[in-house]
Amino acid sequence: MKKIAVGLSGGVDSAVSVLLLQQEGFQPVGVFLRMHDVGSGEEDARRAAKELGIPFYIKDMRKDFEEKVVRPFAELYKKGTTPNPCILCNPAVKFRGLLQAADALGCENIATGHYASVETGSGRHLIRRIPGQEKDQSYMLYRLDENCRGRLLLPLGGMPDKQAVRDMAERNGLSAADQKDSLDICFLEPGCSHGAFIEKYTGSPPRPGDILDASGRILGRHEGVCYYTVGQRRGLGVPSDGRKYVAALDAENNTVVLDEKEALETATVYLRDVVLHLPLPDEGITAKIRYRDQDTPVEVELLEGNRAILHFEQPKFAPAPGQSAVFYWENCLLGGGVIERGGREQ
RNA sequence: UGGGAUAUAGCCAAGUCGGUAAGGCAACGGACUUUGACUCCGUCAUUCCGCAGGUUCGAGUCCUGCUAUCCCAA
Repeated sequence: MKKIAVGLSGGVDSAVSVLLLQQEGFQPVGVFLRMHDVGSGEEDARRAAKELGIPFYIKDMRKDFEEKVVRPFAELYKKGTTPNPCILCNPAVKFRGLLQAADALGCENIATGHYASVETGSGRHLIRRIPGQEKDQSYMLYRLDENCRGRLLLPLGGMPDKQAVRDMAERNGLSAADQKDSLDICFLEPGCSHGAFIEKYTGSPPRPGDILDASGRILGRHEGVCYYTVGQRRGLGVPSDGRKYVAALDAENNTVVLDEKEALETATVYLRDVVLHLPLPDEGITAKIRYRDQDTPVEVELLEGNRAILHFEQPKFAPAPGQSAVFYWENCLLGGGVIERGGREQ
């Protein structure tokens, strides 16, 4: 039987992934990656491994996680951008750790409980999203390199939906069956806002400043740029005749700029740190600019230095610097990049 | 201190011939969500409509006085 290292988080998804692999004839080995000390799910993972009857290992990734995820997360936020910690974490910590564990345990392959699938065969290994699957998580995986994708199996790719996963856990007597989905940033204490965390973590005092409108008029005060994100509406405390959204975060001048919804729509998005899993086809590309976004037709203009400009057919609302845009062709993930800014044609 | 106007929830604001307080924003709560957002749903003036009286079966809505603010004249 083929040994495979499976990342066990303590939740249903990874536990059911083990079940599916067992059915496929694999011999899964559970690996819990210890990222931080906040309600980490370690005991749940241990229990799941026991229920599944598989070996269980813990790999301490706290130092890496701190350096590659938490610190950059805080620093990027202070610059007025909106980083995505999961995307920082996956290639640099989670999957890297899992691969290391696999090597140490003599496993050729690794697996996680992400909702997506990996296409093999065509020489390259491509992440695919599951047609009709609402809970598509391919977005979070776009920064995994070819080597990692080549060793990766995503057993949940065959599941129709989350309910089917829960049902399967239920039928197999897994206590993770009715566990709540994880939400929020994993290393934040419940109830702790990312802004408060960043101030505490970096030891910098709160830096309130002005909230302005597009013409520079002062509308109110903000708590500190790191509490806000482009596209945000709630929590601004600014009364007006209609809804106002954060249009820009200016860390240098310590201001938050508000505007109408329409003013935040743009068909052009500038990217940096672009990665591609495949040469881009001439047409038929779609892209999304945030995790839960409908991908829409786009033209990708690749530039020097891993940069690119996205030209969407229809405007997108509030591309947030720091978030990622990813490209698809049909259901195949082609790659993606980090949003530098949205903007009008220039 | 002559004339005019306005005073309704945190902000803006509707309230017709007097009949028992629209709406928007904000706020709060929830749903959704393996990031941050967006979105959606719910709540939000019953010692009350600047204050004090009066008329009336009944007044935010009419009358009187007071106070405050704004505008125009000085």
